[in-house]
Amino acid sequence: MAVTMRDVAQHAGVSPKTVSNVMSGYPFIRDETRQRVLASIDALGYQLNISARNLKSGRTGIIGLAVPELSLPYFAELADAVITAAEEHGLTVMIEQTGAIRERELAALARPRGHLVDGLLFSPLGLGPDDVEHLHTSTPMVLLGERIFHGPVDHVMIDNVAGTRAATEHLLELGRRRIAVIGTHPGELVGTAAIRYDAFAATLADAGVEPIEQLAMPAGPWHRATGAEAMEALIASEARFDAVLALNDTLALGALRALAKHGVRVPDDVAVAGFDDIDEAQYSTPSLTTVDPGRAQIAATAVEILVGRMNGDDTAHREIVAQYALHIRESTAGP
Amino acid sequence: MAVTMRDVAQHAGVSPKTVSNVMSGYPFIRDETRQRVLASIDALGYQLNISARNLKSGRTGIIGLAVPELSLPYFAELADAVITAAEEHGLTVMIEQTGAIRERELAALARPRGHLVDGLLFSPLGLGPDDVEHLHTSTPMVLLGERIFHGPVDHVMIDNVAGTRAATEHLLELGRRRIAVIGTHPGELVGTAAIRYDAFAATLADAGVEPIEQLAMPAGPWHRATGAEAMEALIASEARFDAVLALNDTLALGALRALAKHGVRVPDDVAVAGFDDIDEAQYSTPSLTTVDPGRAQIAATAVEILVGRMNGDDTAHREIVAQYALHIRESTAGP
DNA sequence: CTGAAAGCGCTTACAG
DNA sequence: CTGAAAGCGCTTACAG
Repeated sequence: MAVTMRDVAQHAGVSPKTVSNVMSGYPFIRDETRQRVLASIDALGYQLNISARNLKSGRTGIIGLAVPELSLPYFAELADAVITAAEEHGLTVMIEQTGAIRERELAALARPRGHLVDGLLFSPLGLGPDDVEHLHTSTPMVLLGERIFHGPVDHVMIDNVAGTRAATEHLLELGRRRIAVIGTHPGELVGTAAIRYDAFAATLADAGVEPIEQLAMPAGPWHRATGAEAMEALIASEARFDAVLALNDTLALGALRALAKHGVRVPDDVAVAGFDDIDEAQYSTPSLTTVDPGRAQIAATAVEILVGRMNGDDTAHREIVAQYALHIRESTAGP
Repeated sequence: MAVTMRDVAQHAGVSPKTVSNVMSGYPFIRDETRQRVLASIDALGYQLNISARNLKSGRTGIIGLAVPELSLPYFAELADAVITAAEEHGLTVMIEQTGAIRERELAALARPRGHLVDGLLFSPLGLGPDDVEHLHTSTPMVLLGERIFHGPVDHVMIDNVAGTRAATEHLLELGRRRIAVIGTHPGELVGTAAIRYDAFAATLADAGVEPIEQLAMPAGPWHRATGAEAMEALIASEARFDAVLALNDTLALGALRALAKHGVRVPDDVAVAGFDDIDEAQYSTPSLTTVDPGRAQIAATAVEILVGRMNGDDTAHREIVAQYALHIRESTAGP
């Protein structure tokens, strides 16, 4: 069997408790004792058994991250940022893919990995406001990014409204008035799609511009493929448009592809803007104007709040909005 | 405290052992008993404690996946595939980012997550052949993708040689003779960069074409940014070239960007091919000719072999090469 | 600063 | 098909 604390204790000539103290960084140990224990740990190749610690202490040092899918660059980059932020707190991350499916999201909430995670970062896409009751989890949880419940939970949010507004105003300033939107979810009242579309419409209204209904193109999952399909449909409809606001970058990149295929010049004929600022947006041709939602800040803040909750912080629930930034690139401004 | 097996047993009027039998799917239980237990589990909201099970049984149902970084689309898409494949075996995946740094890769091997993972899928980039000794891990392990040790381990490999050869032959068939390569790692003798470059050079040699030394462009990490920089350097060198083989897709996409910036026409002036077939390759402008390494097959096969090892399979170590496919797109063939 | 005892919630033999 | 006992490897009070 594996080396246990007992073995280390024997080897070092101390009690198991002392080894435990060394492992957990308990400060009041004579330095000589600590050195002796560390030497024994090294000599025997001892490795703490997390399950045993967890069973007794109720802690694993693991946090869960539930996202729709890692194939979506936004979530892959978010996961990277979360893992990095968690590491700084000595925490490991366990990722769960929900596919943005309501049942799977509920499952992620209901069974926190067999008591295996100390806390959960949760990026819900499939849940609706009626699911608020399910948010009363036993494990601490922080909601990420998008959909807003006004429930008893901490949120670290993208500034969807201001970010979308900035992108829309940018298109208006270029003189564009017939702006298509790609990625709407008709019928959905909450959720990113609705929030961003409403912010878009409100910005237009403020500028005295009428939104054009035929230019709102639905797209279920926000992939490149669906973005391309939506743009194909828009082009086929023969509706006139001089700009596109894609509700995220992958949609925008799919749309750019379809526009290029049909020989539509970007930004001369049609200006295109996205949302997310994934790495890819800097390298597409043309490069993509987009809203940086502050991914690194979101990850770091969320982990920090979660760690606080795990340590018993029971102050009022917080709603933090990350700082966005509009990056203007060739798809609206030209080379 | 949380509900335990004992509580469920009491509620159902059976012994804890019977509850345990139900939880683990032990078949010889009277159906009526099972129903009663399941009802109690439901009524009490019981949730098995994985740590306790692990402590006794030595199993967690978790496998580790060590990759360089999730921000690289290839690894994000691989992780997605691995998570999906693991799910089919009832396994959860814990991802570790190594940053392709040797020390971190060694750490991932040395401490298998505090006895928390039953097996490890490992995609090494930083290790060299001298590190073979470190592969003797106590937990079962399968190596993914790239660098080949002839050590005592299972491998599921990309067909780097045949894939690169196919891409190179395609460029030669187009009549290109001055083929640049982006992403070399000079001095490295093993590893993906070396394998792919050597396959490229061998293919040229077979065709009686001399490789041109000045056209081999180094790039450390295979990001879009480094691909763009390498291409900028190549253009600045004023060397003549009529094709580019990028050693992966992100490099190719960065290179495409730099070519577009300088007004070089692809594929008319320069044909470009990559490797990996990430989703993005279908949607870039121009779309990217690339080698599909068989990601889904790699993930499924690796998980399958790992599960076998976890179940005590101790037959000879296997080296499996996934089926590649060359996808010809606009970056070499035009619209 | 360090030790001896108890117990976290399961599963593994062993009976029956 | 089901039960009673032991123990996995830690940490948590409690002493000293």
